[in-house]
Amino acid sequence: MDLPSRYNPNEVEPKILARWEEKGWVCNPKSGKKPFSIVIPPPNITGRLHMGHALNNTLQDVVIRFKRMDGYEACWFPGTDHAGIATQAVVEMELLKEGKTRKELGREAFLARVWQWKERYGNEILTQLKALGCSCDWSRTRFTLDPGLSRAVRTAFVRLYQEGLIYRGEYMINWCPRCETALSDLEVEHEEVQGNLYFVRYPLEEGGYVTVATTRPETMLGDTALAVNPADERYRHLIGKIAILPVLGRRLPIVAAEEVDPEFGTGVLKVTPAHDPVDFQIGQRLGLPAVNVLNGDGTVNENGGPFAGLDRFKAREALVERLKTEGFLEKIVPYKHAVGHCQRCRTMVEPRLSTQWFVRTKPLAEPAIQAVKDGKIRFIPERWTKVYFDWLENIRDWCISRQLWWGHRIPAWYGPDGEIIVAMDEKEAKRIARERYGKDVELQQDEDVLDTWFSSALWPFSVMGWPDSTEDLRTFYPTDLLITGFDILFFWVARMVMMGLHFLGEVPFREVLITPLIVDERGQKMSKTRGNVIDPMELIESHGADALRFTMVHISGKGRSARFSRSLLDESRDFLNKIWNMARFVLTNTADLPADANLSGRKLAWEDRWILSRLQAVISEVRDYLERYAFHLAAESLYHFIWDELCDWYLELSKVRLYGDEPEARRTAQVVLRKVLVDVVHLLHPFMPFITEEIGNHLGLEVSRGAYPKPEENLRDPEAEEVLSAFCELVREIRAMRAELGLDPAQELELVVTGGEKAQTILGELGAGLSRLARVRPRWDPEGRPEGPAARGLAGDIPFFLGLPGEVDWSALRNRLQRNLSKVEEELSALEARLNNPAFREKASEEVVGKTEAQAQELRARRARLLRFWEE
RNA sequence: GGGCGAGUAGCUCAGGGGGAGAGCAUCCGGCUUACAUCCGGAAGGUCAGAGGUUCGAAUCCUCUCUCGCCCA
Repeated sequence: MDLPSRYNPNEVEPKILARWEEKGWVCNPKSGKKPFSIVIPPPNITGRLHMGHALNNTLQDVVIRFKRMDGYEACWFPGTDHAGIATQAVVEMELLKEGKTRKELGREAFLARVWQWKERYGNEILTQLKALGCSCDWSRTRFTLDPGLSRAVRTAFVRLYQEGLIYRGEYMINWCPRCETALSDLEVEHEEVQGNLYFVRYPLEEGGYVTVATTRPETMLGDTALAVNPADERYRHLIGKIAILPVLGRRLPIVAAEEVDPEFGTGVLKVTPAHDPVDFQIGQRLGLPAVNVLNGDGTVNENGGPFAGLDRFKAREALVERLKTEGFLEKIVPYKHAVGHCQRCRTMVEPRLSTQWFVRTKPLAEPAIQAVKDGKIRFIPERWTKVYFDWLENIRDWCISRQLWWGHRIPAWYGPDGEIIVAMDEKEAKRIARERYGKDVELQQDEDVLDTWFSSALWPFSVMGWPDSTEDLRTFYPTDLLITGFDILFFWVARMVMMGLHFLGEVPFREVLITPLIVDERGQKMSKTRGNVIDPMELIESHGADALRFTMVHISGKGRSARFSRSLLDESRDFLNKIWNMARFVLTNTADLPADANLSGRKLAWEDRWILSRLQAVISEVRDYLERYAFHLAAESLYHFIWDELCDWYLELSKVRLYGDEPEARRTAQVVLRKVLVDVVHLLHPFMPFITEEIGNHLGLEVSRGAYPKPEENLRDPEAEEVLSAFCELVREIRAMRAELGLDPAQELELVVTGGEKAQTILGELGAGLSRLARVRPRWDPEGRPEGPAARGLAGDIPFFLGLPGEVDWSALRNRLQRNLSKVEEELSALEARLNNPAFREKASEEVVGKTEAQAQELRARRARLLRFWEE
């Protein structure tokens, strides 16, 4: 066997990937195995893999591989999301470079262009997920605009409409003047900006004026009233009077409205029902006209008089200038306030009165709340439950229409009289129209498309073929687990719950694992503007997917954010290299071991019993952590076992027999080494699938389809653990003395151990190991001591003499002894203080008291020995 | 304004009622036939602060401070 001494993922990963690609991970709903399913949070077709995806999908793959190995029919449904606004924007940008606009192209040609783009680039992210090692069932890959999923969307829309849960109407919505579309509340991000508060005088018809404060003076053009709080003494006399809108001269009634905050500005509110949610509410109630003054692109429309055609911000300047010259402007005060921005393009959004489609969310939210209260869905970490409740309990109707072309076109048609017909398709719409009008009429389909999240909300069942009743649905719905980031808890998670419960009567998933957000090493969010974005593909190229995955798992235990750093990635790479070399050592040293060789009938050495016992403990620990989704703890447990126990101790000890001249003993070591290696690569596989598969190949195994190890209780061996722990302690003590005395680490020293039975065991059966690991010539002799100069030492409760090559720095030895002594005394006095407290003996559990007493006893013995050394 | 999270070694973090831990960095010593992406050794902490519960608190409770985030 010729294996390189450095693990090279670039050689191994593509090879393994090709093999997986060939065989696939196709699930069989009829296998009879217990099903376990996950749907992927579908990445955008515009996107490339980012660190969030890397984290999220690594964790999903860890779970799915674990479950698959543990005997489940584990199915991971992959796919992509059409991402309306984002994709349309990308293609529009491309057109712009060619000097074209989508409007020039026309709807059909433009859509053809987007599809073309999608075919070309839209699946790149899936290739990247494969490179990360994701073992999705790629044969089940779906796209939100696939015919099947589109039918699911239309079905959902039609049903909700028929049930009165979707309606169309003119309401205040958020408008992005750059994207030229309506947005839902969630797509608006509020940001503090430094603006101004403009104090404007509105003349009163009867003479005099009132002053109104506003942050958006240009909306004055749409004012249709002024309002004051009815409880506000200052203005009560004005109610019912008329004010005159500066510049335009419109007559504005002064009305009373509870909504007005007397503390804000002057306490007088200008009412602009077409451009502010509160004003809209007041306007609705009092029957005030709504005057829309903005075009879709954010310019002032014909209602803006002299300002028509100007962009909203230019119009603001011009209007303020005009107010100033005409004496209406009282003052301008700098003012910080939160302003809505388009999540997609950061443009300031405009509240705007507009006719849109909405989902009536309250009736859907209620069961979604109840399901979580009933424990049908569990959030991990649990604290997200509250966030989920808060949002659903205060939910507002969801604006689902978008003035875009790329997306699911709204399945609504309008008759000649404007009557709405909602149907699955045009044919059905025509049929309904014929019934309604008694003849064939011209129908006009709604121009708009649906919010992308509307289709995402159906994802957990649309990917399984809903509305048809499919084998997949029956087997894999509800899914078992959803792994996603908290940033889409409302956008996606809550909405899936609402839709799943509504359409299937069952939750879409039983558990939701919320992952932290990846931030850079300084703790800052990764963003293009900050320039601190790290491309995971670049990391895969430099360190391999396994190293990236292991790093992701390592940092995944954090609360809300997980700090990524390249040094952690280096650590993971080092660990992989360690594993590789461990495997290389085992493989080369067991090359002559028959494939069927096993433990039965073999006389195990202490170290065999120890490592096998420790292995069982690790197996059950790792299983337990995986079940609890505490991936980082599972990874840490494996890291520690492999590096600090298997490599540092067992491998070194095994060399005694491997390189020795007793064939049977050698064989036993080989068998144990191979068994441990086989279990270890299986344990590690979900975390680092490539390297473990590769090592498995050398063992003649297909690890990815193997069984996850289960603890073998008969291999647990507390006695061996105790012996080895004493052995290691002794080796460490000798090494430490050597280092502190500055002795040549290569020089063999004489060792006389004077302890009891345990010491005798260690000196006997583990003597060769002791000699190898501590570089000593050991001898057990309760009465003896080395000939020449020697130092006394104490390892646990085993006293020993270490022969010295000559005179040494005795003060170093004395210092060491002194240090050990004061440490013991410190610990002992703490324990004794506890034991001398009657309340402790009375109230602490018997077990704790007993343990404490035993510890104290041990320390007293240790102290006595050290004191004796001191005297000598 | 309401809520959430974090604060533990120089750095990054794990732990979450009963002996303060890891990795990196630092210092000392080593190319010992799996691995220098390595091996051996050492040093380093008032677990943010105050109070409380408890026989016992880094851990549970209350408050304060600092940082980050979400919602309004």
